[in-house]
Amino acid sequence: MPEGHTIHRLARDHTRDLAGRTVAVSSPQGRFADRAATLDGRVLRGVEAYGKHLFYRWERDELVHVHLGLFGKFRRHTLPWPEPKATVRLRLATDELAVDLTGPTDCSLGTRVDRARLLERLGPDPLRADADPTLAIARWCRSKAPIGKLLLDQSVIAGVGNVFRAEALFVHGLHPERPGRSLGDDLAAALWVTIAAMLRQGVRDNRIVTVDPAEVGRPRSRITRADATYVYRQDTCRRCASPVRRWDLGGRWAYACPSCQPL
DNA sequence: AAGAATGTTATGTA
DNA sequence: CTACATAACATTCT
Repeated sequence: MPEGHTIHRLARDHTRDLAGRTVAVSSPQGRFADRAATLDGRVLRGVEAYGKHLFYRWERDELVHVHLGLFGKFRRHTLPWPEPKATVRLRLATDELAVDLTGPTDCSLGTRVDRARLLERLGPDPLRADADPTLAIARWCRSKAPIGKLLLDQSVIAGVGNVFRAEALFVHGLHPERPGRSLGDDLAAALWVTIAAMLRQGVRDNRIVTVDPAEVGRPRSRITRADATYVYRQDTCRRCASPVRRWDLGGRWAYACPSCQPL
C-alpha cells in the first residue's frame, strides 16, 4: 500500500500522537522481541520519514527503523484495545491509543549510524525540505535507463512507487521506456515538480488521487478509488479511452496509454 | 477463495 | 563490473 505520501503522513500522525510521551513498546512476534524492553516506558523523541522509511527516535538515540514494504500496515486502537494479533510485529502505546504494526519488510532496532548508512543509499525525497531536486534531475538526464525504471529506483529519487510512476509519466505524456537522457532539463525539472505535487496531495488526502477533479467533473472527495488514476490499474485511458497497455518494467507492472504517451 | 498488490534485497546468470 | 532475472519475505483484500 505505501508510497512516500503514506510514510510522511504516518510520521506526522505519530509525531502528533506519540512523540514527547512515554510509550509502551512491545514486539510480540518481532525481530527485537528480546530488546523491546530497553525502549519500553521511555520517551519517544520524534518520528522521521525519509522516502519510504520511518525512524522512531528514543531518548539516548536508539532508533526503530520501519519499512512497510508491500504489505506493511499500521492500525490504531483506542481504549480498551485488544491483545495484539499473532501478526503484530510492534505495538506502541500511550494512555490513549495503541498503534500496531503488521507485515513490515523491516522493523528493527538501530543507531544513528545505521540510519546514516541507510540514507546514503537514498536519493532526494520530494516531501522533505532538505531535498535537492538537481540530484535526481541530473541522474535522469545522464542515464540511458528507461525513465520508468529510474522513478522506482530509490537511490535516484526516494518515495515514488508504482502508482506515482504510472501517473506522473502520464501527466507529462511520457512513455515509461523513454531513456532518462532523452527528457532534457526542462521536462525533467517539470517531472520533479509534478511528482512533488502528487506526493503532497497524497499526504493531504491520505490516499492517491492523481486525476484532475475538474476533468472528472466531480469534487475530489467524491472520487472513488477506481476513478482516482488516469492509467494505473485502468483498462482504458481515463482521458482518451484508448486501451491501456500493461507490461513488466523493472519487476513491476508499468501502465501507459499508447495514444497519450507515444514512444 | 485464489490471486493480486502503492516493495526491497540477496543471489544467480549472461 | 553491469544488467538483468528470479526468488524470497511480509499480509490483507477482493
